[in-house]
Amino acid sequence: MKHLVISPILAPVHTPSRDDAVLLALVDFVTGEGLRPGDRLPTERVLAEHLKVSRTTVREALTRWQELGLVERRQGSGTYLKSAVTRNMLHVPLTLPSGNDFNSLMHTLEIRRGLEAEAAVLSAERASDEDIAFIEQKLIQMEEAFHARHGMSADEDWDFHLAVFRTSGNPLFEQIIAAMYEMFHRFWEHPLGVRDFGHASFPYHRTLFNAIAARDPVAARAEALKLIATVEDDLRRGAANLKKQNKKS
Amino acid sequence: MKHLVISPILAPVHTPSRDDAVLLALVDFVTGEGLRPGDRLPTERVLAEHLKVSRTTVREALTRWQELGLVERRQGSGTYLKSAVTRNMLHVPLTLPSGNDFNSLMHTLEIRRGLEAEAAVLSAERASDEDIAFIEQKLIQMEEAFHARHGMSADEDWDFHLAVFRTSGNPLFEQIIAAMYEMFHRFWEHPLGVRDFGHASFPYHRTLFNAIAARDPVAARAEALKLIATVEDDLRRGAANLKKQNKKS
DNA sequence: ATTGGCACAATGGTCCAACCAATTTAAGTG
DNA sequence: CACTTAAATTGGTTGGACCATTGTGCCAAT
Repeated sequence: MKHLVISPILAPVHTPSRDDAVLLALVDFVTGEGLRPGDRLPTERVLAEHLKVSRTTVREALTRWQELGLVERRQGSGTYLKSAVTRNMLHVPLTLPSGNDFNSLMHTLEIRRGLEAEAAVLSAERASDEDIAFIEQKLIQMEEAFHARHGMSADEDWDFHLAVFRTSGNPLFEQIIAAMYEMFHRFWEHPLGVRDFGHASFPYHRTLFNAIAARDPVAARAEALKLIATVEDDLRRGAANLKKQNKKS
Repeated sequence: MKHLVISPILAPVHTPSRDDAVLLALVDFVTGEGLRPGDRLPTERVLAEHLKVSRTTVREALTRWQELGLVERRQGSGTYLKSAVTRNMLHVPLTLPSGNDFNSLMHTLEIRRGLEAEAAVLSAERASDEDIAFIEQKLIQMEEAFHARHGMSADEDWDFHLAVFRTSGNPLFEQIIAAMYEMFHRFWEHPLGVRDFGHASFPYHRTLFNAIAARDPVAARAEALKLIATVEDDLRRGAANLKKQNKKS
């Protein structure tokens, strides 16, 4: 018996698994209730009872949300919303190979080079006056921290870059570069033994800000590239030091 | 009563959960056994018995891997490896609000713009003769597919770009842009109703290849940007069409 | 009034045993 | 050999129980 030719319009039947149904109901609940990040969700037992599914199923669904970073579970306390959730939200997990060798660290910088430059361009094109004031505030905080401790402060430095990404109007920049940043600082606070890592990048933060404030995309791109270039130089210098030490021993 | 100022060195303690232990053991098993994507993992019951944990715990761990796209579960058949897994892997769930509208699609292209240009530069700087022959092979396959069906073929097009990323010497490009690509094509094959999407980008594939083959990073960057620009134009055209249709109805 | 200790309830984490549903495999049947 | 059918396999779900951690309120000591 031959199969009939079926119109290709017929797509695979959408068989929503039980977890998906739970998650969908939970989205509606969160939006309907107007829950915001930090708020507590109903307990697993309550959810299971109301949704007429077993607690195990609820747990599997929440485990998925946890893996996506949408929710955080604290034993003895409850389950808390970690990020805003709406129905039309696309989640794509990104898995990156990481390492602490010179090449892997340089790879993260190559990604940053492309993305930070692009983000600077977009920020210069789109930033509102309030956005620019916001970036300047972060810049000043970073500069104050720099003078106070005579060196780069990782937190304030990151806050400044974050401000630029946020004003680019594209949330993906922040998420991807945050991953690069984490890979870079995952193992060492002083990568490869360089103590004043990032020191040379300091002046370019202000020049980058000036370019963005002047709504000059070309200049913003150039300054962002200079900034990354100094970090790459630091990294190469650290690799050279490491090589020298190995030769001695 | 005022709180004392605590040294910022104090970080939350690391409490490894049971799932993590299972996942770690599973990583070692996969690498030790040399399993490759497509291979079948042991059944949940077997894993539970060997790891001395309950099947529930194994299931929670596998659910997490499934959410990350590392593994695929088929009821009645088994659990299959979907992607290579190693110990040093960083998982970043990317979240893009409102997946199908014009702005979200454009956001993925903004990321591609920065990264494809950078990858083209690196490829032009580093590609060996064999690499260039490999890219050319993919280019020819794409061109043949184009002429055969009088339009862009998504698979061959992607293979060509993939070849460029791989010869850039940085595996991060492939991973990140693949995520952008998936976000873009998740819902519709013909974004926003544009039927010959990507048609205009065709000639720039060869000009990009020529620049890389000539070891000209500057030209390679320029051609990559032109290529993305045509896709962005297609997208804008699609958005305009959509707007017109909405006005009519 | 503040602090510290304590018991108790609430909540997520784990376990077990059974059954359901889809798939695969093998036996049976013409 | 082709097809059907039954059984075994495997992931999906359920209910109930218990453990580990956290939050809360009470109470005594200071």
